[in-house]
Amino acid sequence: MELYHLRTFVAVAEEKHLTRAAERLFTSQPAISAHIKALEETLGVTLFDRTPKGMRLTPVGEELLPRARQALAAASAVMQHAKGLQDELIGSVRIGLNTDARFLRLTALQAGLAAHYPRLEVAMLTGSTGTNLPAVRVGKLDAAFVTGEIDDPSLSVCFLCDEPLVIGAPASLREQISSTEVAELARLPWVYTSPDCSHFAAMRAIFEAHCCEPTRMLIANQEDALVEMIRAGVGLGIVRAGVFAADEQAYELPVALPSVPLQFVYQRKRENDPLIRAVMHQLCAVWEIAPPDALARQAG
Amino acid sequence: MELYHLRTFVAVAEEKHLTRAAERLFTSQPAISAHIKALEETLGVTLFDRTPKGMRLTPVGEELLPRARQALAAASAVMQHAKGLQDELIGSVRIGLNTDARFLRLTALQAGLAAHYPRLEVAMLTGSTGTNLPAVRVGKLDAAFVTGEIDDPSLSVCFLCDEPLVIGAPASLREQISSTEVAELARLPWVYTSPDCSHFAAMRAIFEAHCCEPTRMLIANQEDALVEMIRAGVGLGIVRAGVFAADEQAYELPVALPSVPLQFVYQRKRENDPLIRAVMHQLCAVWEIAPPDALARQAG
DNA sequence: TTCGCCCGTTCGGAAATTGTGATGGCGTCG
DNA sequence: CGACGCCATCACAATTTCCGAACGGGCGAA
Repeated sequence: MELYHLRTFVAVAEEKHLTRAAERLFTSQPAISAHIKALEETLGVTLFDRTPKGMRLTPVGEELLPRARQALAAASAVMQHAKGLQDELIGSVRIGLNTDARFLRLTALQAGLAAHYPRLEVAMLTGSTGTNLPAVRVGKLDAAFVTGEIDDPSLSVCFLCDEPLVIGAPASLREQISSTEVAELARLPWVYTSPDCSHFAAMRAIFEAHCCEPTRMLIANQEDALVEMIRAGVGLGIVRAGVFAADEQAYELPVALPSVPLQFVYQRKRENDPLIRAVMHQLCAVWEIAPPDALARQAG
Repeated sequence: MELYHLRTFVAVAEEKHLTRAAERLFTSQPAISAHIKALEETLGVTLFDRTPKGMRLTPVGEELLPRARQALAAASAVMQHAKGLQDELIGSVRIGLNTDARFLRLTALQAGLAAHYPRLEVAMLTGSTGTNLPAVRVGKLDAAFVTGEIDDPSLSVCFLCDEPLVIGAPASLREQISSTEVAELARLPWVYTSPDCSHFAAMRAIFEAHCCEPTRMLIANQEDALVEMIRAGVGLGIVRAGVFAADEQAYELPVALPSVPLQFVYQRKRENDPLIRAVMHQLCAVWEIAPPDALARQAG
């Protein structure tokens, strides 16, 4: 028994004529006849009395009709519910963070996602560039903010902005910093970041260029920890420009550092995943950038 | 969308493997794959995530699964309900009566039908042989009791018993009845039956044999009316033997009359109608006769 | 009564759908 | 790094479904 048997059953019961039911169902009358016959055989009952004027439901057919309608309605409910769901994202998305919420404009992103996809659970999970990248690769995260150049063909990368870096110094060390020569700065205590942080690469770049090695004091791979260490006077460190804008405990040294790009990454193979597309769409709106080709292709 | 799509959907969701679902459904894995693909296309949603380990429901699939189960259950309910109905008679049967209930053994018939077909509504409708026959022919009655020989090829006839007929006379006329000569009796007042009654034929037969015509006093085509008229002294009449067995107001004359057969008729073309078969089955049990060939063929 | 009409059934052949087995890509596990 | 398991795809075969035509029965009009 298939749904078309039931559809035909109901149509014939309502039209009371095979011919009219066939017209309603856009098929031929013998086809309808066969449907009814097959249904009657599988059910083992007689659904209609054949009269010269048409088809009349038997008492058994009368009793079965509402159930058939119910089955059709249930099937229709599946379709209808699917239609309602087909452009709606449900489930959850996990986004890895690598720095503070304001800089990443998280509230705007969250607002955009919540407005367009009210049933989507958004998880924004603290982390760092170094922890985010493998998490995205293995699927623990759907997407993540990272800094620095990414050279992984399995990942799609969306450039958001350049982060100018500066050397931050605690106010307590101001007197010991007589010049901004790298070689001299290297002799002071430094708060390191872990090697998987893009700031680490920037740091290495400048010191290697001057053939010197800074004094390691501490490693912090969480940005606010790094900032707090510097403000506490533990040592110098590389931070995003503006972090110490109106800070009394730390200040920025006027040393030219290369900037690193803030980027958003996700698995390239999920380029067309509606979830990724939706997140990217909102992200691009928040950052006022054009969506990548892969996104623009289909989405409005 | 058809039911097999939903069946496959549920099977795959439960087995989490196309291959295993294919085994469960006794088909091949590509077929299952095609079902899911087609269903996803018609619904416009992705139901499963394809992983190297198998199929995992997406949140959308998770949400649709219970509805699909519900639709399958509804379809299954149609089948199950039909199975329950397939040997059960529902609706109503209309049986025409032509004489009193006790003689027709109606209570036993009703009891048998009610016991075997509790949902069958039985209507036993008063009438006479003359009114019952055309009613059966045009379908106003499903079957009827009649008396007398029936010669209609469109009707099936089942013989039940012979009704011995007698001439009933009111006690008040006893003194005027000096002999049982037909010629003499004909001069007395008679309560006639209408021409469509088998008693009428019996009456005509005896008077024609003696070349005389009875005196008509009244016509009654309902048997109890006839009986009451005789008892009230209106005249003589032909009744079933035994009607006046212990009656003080009427008695039976010792005149030899031919007996007429009590029969049960229904449309021949409905010989295999389950309703007719059921009624005949019960009827034959009540009357302790062998069912006709057409009945014995299939029914137990 | 007979003719014409309407309706459902049946039949053979055509068309569409569905199913099958083999193949390939992809990822994982030993 | 090779073997295995899983799903997607393809060409082709089997089945089902569908269609047009012819048939038979019942009804109503002439």
